[in-house]
Amino acid sequence: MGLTKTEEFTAEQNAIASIAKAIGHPARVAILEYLISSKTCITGNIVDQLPLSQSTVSQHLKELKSVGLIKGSIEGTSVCYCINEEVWEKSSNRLNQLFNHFQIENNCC
Amino acid sequence: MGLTKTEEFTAEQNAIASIAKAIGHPARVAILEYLISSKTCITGNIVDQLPLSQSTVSQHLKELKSVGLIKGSIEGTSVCYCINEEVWEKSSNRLNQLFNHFQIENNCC
DNA sequence: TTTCTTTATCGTAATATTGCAATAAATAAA
DNA sequence: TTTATTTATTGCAATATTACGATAAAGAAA
Repeated sequence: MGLTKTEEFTAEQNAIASIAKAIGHPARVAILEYLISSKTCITGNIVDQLPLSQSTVSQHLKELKSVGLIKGSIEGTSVCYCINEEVWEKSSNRLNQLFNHFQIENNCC
Repeated sequence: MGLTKTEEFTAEQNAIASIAKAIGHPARVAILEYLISSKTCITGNIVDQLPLSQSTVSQHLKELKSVGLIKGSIEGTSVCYCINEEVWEKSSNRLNQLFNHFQIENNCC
């Protein structure tokens, strides 16, 4: 075991979960906040900002990229990562839909 | 290792991450959706809705409860779980703050 | 070419998560 | 009291995640 039963849930449920999971680590939250607030996006700068080793940061970047929240473009020897606008907005909408669906009047207890 | 360096990040970053982490599993998304849409909230009904064993569902409920997204009240032999309004709204705001902070104009690439 | 800089990947270790069956605990019903 | 019913907990196995050092890969600079 230790294996999520993905097939048993809807595509939408899995999509929401995978976005949330990607955001579910403080280092990745910090990376996203950094990319949002800074004009530059060179990996080296991100590594300098975080209390983690270069290889660990690279791994976190890979995870954020794999769910599409960020995208990277090669610039010479370095790589520039930034927010992937389309996925960012879609993710925001998906989470909002979950959160906004709740109505206090309908809460059962 | 395998241990997140929590102390190295801000309280806000950790808070956002732990909420997201709790939502980061399709079964927990399904539980939340069920609690939002249904008028009843008895654990047994939740178990019936999910393709997982009773003990596994109980564990997922525990996780959602531990971050405060849901709360449970005992009703005889059964337990009634529902959305915790205050935490729900605060969590929504926290995630919105992250998502809304991004401005396309400022994206670096 | 050689060396430096930058990022990705590999290997490894430790911890966490997912899932289930079995069982405990606690109230309700017979 | 005895038996159901309902949920939580324990114990276990399998997989995933986190983190780091070492190293590879690839372009830039000397």
